[in-house]
Amino acid sequence: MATTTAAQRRAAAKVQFDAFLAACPSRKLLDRISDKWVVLILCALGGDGLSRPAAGDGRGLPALRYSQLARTLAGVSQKMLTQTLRSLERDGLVTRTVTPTVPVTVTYELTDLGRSLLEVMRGVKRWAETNIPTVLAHREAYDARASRAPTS
Amino acid sequence: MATTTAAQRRAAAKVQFDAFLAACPSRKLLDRISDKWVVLILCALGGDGLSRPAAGDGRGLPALRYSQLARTLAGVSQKMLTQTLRSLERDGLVTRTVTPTVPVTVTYELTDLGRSLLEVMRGVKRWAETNIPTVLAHREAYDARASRAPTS
DNA sequence: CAGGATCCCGCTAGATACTG
DNA sequence: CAGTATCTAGCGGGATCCTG
Repeated sequence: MATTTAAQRRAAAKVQFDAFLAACPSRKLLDRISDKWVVLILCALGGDGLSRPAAGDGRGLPALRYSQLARTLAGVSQKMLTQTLRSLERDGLVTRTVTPTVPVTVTYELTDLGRSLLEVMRGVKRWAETNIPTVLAHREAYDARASRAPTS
Repeated sequence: MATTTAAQRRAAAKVQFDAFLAACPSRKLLDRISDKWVVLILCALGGDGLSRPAAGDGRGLPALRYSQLARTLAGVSQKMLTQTLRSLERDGLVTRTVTPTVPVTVTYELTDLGRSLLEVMRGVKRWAETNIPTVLAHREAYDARASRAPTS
């Protein structure tokens, strides 16, 4: 079942959204997804933070529990984790599944849409991880230049 | 001359940086580049916002002036534009060139490092622009479900 | 033209405490 | 376990004024 209307599909096909425009909805969406926690949650649900290589076949990505996510994203507060997960769920990027066990079990999983964004976000995370040394070197050079500023 | 130390190159080669760790420098870098304005500035310097197709050959990307960037990124404040550009310059992603004309001319250009990030960021921007209709539809559905919440 | 410097508001991240 | 609720400090970010 398609969850998009005809009008929406037409719009998408015509690429009529432009994030350069302040009023365009895509600008807001860009702002939402341009977030540290979004990147990390998506990557975690993509299986990037798992030590066990199980289910690493693209299909059937891991359904992670809240606590697993909290452990993977070191230093995240419950508030930010919950808040970001809700936002992702609302936007249709992840699904939230509640299993009424004795202590309730909640798992999160990427949707198809979420998986499409994951591809991009993985690139962002990897870029940061591979280029941080270069960036650090540039900063040192920049700051060194700034420190010997002409007093005259 | 190489601007990276031997230790840094070793580290990069071993992929020992992990943004999942709170203390890892790459986490901070991820936070920096996960920014609306960073994405838009990079895309603008990548030539995405230009009407004239000139210099769209990958090589020789446009050197945009401050005012051109301000016009392209509709709604950006001078503060955020200047601040983000400084940050990008410090990180070695863009170069800032001052030409001492009558009214001074300042142009910004992507470095090789900046161009490598551009590839990723273009994906982020395009994802937002192409998937905003779907996301909007999901939100509507989500909010509709939330509005008929059980009062009992 | 391309910013630098300030003021200041708003919101948001984080810490803490409580709960089904 | 997986949240919700509340409070607050901090700063992100816009508006405004000024300058080489």
